[in-house]
Amino acid sequence: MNIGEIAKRAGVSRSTVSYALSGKRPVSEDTRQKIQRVIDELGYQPNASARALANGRTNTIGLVFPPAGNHYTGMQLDFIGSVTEAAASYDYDVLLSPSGADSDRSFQRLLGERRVDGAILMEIRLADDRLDHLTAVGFPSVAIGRTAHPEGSWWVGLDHTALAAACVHHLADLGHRRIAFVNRPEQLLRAGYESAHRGLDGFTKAAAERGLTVRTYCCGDDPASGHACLERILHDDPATTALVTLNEAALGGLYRGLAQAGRHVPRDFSVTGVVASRWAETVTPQLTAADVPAEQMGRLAVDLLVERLDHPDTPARHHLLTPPISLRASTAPAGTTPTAPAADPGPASTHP
Amino acid sequence: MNIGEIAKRAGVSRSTVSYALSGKRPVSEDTRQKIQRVIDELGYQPNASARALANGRTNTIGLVFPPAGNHYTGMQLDFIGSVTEAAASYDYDVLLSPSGADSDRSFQRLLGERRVDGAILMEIRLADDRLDHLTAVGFPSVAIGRTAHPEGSWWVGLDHTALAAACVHHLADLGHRRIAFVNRPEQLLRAGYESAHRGLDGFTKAAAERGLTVRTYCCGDDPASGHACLERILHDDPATTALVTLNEAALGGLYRGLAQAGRHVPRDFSVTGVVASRWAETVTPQLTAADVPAEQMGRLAVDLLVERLDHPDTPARHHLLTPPISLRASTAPAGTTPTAPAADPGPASTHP
DNA sequence: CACTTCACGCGAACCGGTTCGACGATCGGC
DNA sequence: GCCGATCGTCGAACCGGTTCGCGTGAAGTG
Repeated sequence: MNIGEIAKRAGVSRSTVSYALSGKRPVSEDTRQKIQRVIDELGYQPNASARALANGRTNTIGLVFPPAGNHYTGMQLDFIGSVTEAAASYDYDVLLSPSGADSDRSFQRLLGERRVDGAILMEIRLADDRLDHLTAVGFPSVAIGRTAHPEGSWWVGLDHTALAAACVHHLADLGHRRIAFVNRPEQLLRAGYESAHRGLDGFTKAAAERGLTVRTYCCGDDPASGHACLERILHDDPATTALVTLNEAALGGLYRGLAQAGRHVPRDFSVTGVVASRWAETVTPQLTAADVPAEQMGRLAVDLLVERLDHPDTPARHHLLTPPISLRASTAPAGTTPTAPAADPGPASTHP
Repeated sequence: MNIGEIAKRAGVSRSTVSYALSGKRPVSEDTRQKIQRVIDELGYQPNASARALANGRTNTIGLVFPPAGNHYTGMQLDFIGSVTEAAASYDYDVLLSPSGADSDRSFQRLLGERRVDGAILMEIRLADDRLDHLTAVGFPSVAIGRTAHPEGSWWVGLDHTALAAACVHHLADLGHRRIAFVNRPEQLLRAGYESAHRGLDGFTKAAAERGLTVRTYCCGDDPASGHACLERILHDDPATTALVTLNEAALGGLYRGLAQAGRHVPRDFSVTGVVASRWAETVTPQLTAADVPAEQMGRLAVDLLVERLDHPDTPARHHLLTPPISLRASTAPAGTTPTAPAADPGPASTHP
C-alpha cells in the first residue's frame, strides 16, 4: 500500500496525496476528505525509508552507549528511559549504538550511513575523540557530560567537582577528619572519564581546604569490588570514619563490607556520594547523597538536540546542574567512638 | 558523496560500483581495486535510507518497551544491553519503542512505516494484544516471555511457575511453614503480566502441595513500597518466617523493613525469589535466588529473530529456561526462634 | 467581454541506492 | 575464419516518497 495506490483509489495524483498529508500546499476540502477516507480505510502509513530518502531527515536520533563492555550502570538505564520518552514526545525514534569494543564500526554507521539526524552521547571523557569527530564534521549532537574544553559545544552535565566538594564539606561539618574516596574503575579514570576526574578533583581540593586526611581508591562497577575496596580502606587506615563514592554499582558491596567489619552506618561510619536517588534509596540505611537527576538530564539533552536540529544556526547551549545533597540516613556526626570498632559485633555476622 | 560520485571518479557506471560492493555479480579485479581506492579516499558509506528503500530491509530491529511508564527495572536494563550487543554482532541496529501511555502511536509507527525488519517484545502479558496483532499480520517478532497460548509463536521465556515453586520447596525444605509472596504491582497483575501470574500460580500450588500457610501480596516497583509491604506482612501474620519475591526493585525496601522490625536475615527470617544476579548480589546478606539470566535471554531472542528473518518459513521455535536456585546467604533453617522477635533491636535503628 | 488573478491539481524530476536485460569484447572450438 | 559461450560492464527501471513548475478552470475586475 503505497502513496500511488492511495492516489489511484482517491482519483487524484500522487503529489496531491502528498500535499494533502503534509499541508505544504493548499488542497481543497473535498479532495482532502476523499483522500483521508481512503487512507483510513486502508490504514496507510507512509514508508519511513522513502520519506527519509526524499527529504533527508530520518526523524531518528542516535543514543551512543559507553564503551563499558556489557556492564551498564543504573544511571545509564535512567538516561535511556528518559531520552526515549522525551524523544517520543517530539516524534523522534531512538536508535541505540553500542560504541563498544569495535566502537568505530557501529558509531560510524550511524553517521556515515545517515541513519540518524543527530546523536546524544553518554559517558563523556575529558578528551573525547567521538565528540571531536562530531564537531569537526558539524554533526548535530549533544553530550551528557562535558569535556575539558566544552566551549562552543552542546551538552548537559553535572558539576561533579562541586558535588564531590559538597560531600566533603558535609562530612567535614559533621566532624570527620579521615575520609576515603571511592571512584569508578581505574580503567575508566585512566580513559579520562569526566565524572571520575572532576569528582576526584573536587574531592581532593575540598579535603585539602578543610585539612582532612584522605585516601582515594578506584573500584570496579560491581558489589564484589565494592566489598573488596572497603576492606582495603579499613586495612590501609582503620581510623577512617567516612567515605564519598561516585560508584553506585559498588554501593551494595561497600555497605556489606562495613557490616562485615562491624562498622555500623551511620553510627560508626558515614557514607555519602553522588548517586541516582533510586539507588540511594535502595540501601539500608538510605544514602545521604547528591542525587543525580538522570531523568531530567535525559530530557534536557533531547530538548537541546531538537532545538539544534530545528534551528541549525543557534549558538551552542548547555545546562550545568548542581543538585543539592539529599539528607537521608547514612551520615552522622563523627567522634563518639572514632577509632575503636563497634562494641557489638552481632549485626555483622553473615554466616550462611 | 553518493554512489554516482564514486562511479564518476572511478570511471565506471553506478551499477558497477553497486556490484563491486555487494559482490552479487562478478567484477574484474582491476575495476574493483579502482573503485575501492576511490571509496577509501572519499570515505564513502552507502546511505541507509536509500538502501532500505531499494531492497526492502532496514537492518534494524525494534525493541518494544513495556507500558510501565517511566519506571524501568534492572532486568529490563540487562535485556536492552544484551539485545543491543547481540544485534550489533549480526550487523543490526536497535530501535527503541516505548509502547507506553500512547502505546499505539509509537508501536504502529515501527510497523506501519516499516522502520524495522522485526521486533523483540518485552514484558509480555498472558493475553497480549500487541503479539496478537503482530502474528495476525505475520510480522516477524520474538517475545521475551510467553503468552497463555504460545504455540506457534516465537519466544524465549522463563518457567516462572517452576521457579516460584522451587523457591517454595527450598523454604519448605528448610522447615518454614508460614511464608509470604511479594509480587509485582497489582496493576501489572491485573493487566495480566505473565511473570506475575505464573509466578503466583507456581507459588500457590507448591505451597498447597507442601501444606504451608501463605499470604500473597502485590507491591510497587520501588524500595518504599517494599518497606511498606513488609510491614503489612508482619502485621498480618507476625509468625511469618520467610518470603518469596519476584519484585527486584522492592528488594531493598523489604530488607529495610526486616531490619527495622528487628528480624535478622537469615537468622530470624529467610528471603528468596526470582531476581537477576546483579541485584541479588547487591543486598546484604546476598539473596539466595533463582537468577534471571537476562543477558542470555536477550541474546537468544536476537538469535531467534535473526533466524526468522533469514529463513521466513522456519517453523516457530522457542527457549524455555529454568535456571537453578543460587544458594547465597539470605535463607536458613527455620525454627530456632520461630515466632519471637529478635532480642537485639540494635541494628534496626535508622535515626537520621 | 476580454483580461488578470487565484486556487487546485497534475506530471515530471529527484533523493541514492539495487537489479534486470542487453551489449560488446574476448576466447575457444570446429 | 566464423560461430557460440562467457565475462565484464552499462543503461534504464524501480523502490516510495517530496517538490517544483506549469496548466486549467473558475472567480473577480474594468
